[in-house]
Amino acid sequence: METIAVIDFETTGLAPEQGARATEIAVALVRDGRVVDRYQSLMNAGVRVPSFIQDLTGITNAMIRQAPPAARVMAEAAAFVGTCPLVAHNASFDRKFWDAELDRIGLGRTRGQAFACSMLVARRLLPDAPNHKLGTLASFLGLPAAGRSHRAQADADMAASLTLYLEQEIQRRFGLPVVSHALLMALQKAPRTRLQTCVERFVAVSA
DNA sequence: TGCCAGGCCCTCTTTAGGGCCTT
Repeated sequence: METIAVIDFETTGLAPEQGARATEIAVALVRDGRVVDRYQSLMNAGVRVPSFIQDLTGITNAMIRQAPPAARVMAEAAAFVGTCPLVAHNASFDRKFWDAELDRIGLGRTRGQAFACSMLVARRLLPDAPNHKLGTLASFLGLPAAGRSHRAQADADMAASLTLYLEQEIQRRFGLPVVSHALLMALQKAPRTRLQTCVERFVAVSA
């Protein structure tokens, strides 16, 4: 059975190209329809956390000063994830930080697995949701409360619950016995009006 | 102190603009 790694970063800003660094990472490993293991750590990248981000996340400069070095944390996170395919909510954001932080420790060019995006899949499967923010979708779907939002573990757990819900919805809607990470990747790029065709083609090619 | 990005996706579109989503 496939294991998927759902990850979430807290950072000092929106873009590593602009100097933003990760402050916290959490990973939830999902297998057989449930979270089977977790990794979480604050990390010290030697940068100050802007006050706006401290207000948003609750992660203070004092907390970062006491955290282990970013290099050690990212090495641990990469080892924890291994070769599992990845999922994040708005994956384009987390993918940038995953690659940039690992690149700093010489592991950035080794990522072989793909990043699926729970937000892109949710936009296709749940067009009637009020919006597609992680917290809104969790409330809209009645997913279990996961703790303080905008902290990495709570958001990774929420994204994991959302991913499991989306997989179950794909199974139900298209009559599939199992939903792979590769199918999530295919669906997140499919035109919203052609999801059925996308699934049929995926099943035919995979057979 | 204040500011910053970028891919996706819709529409009053495609020779573009702007909202969404992540911190």
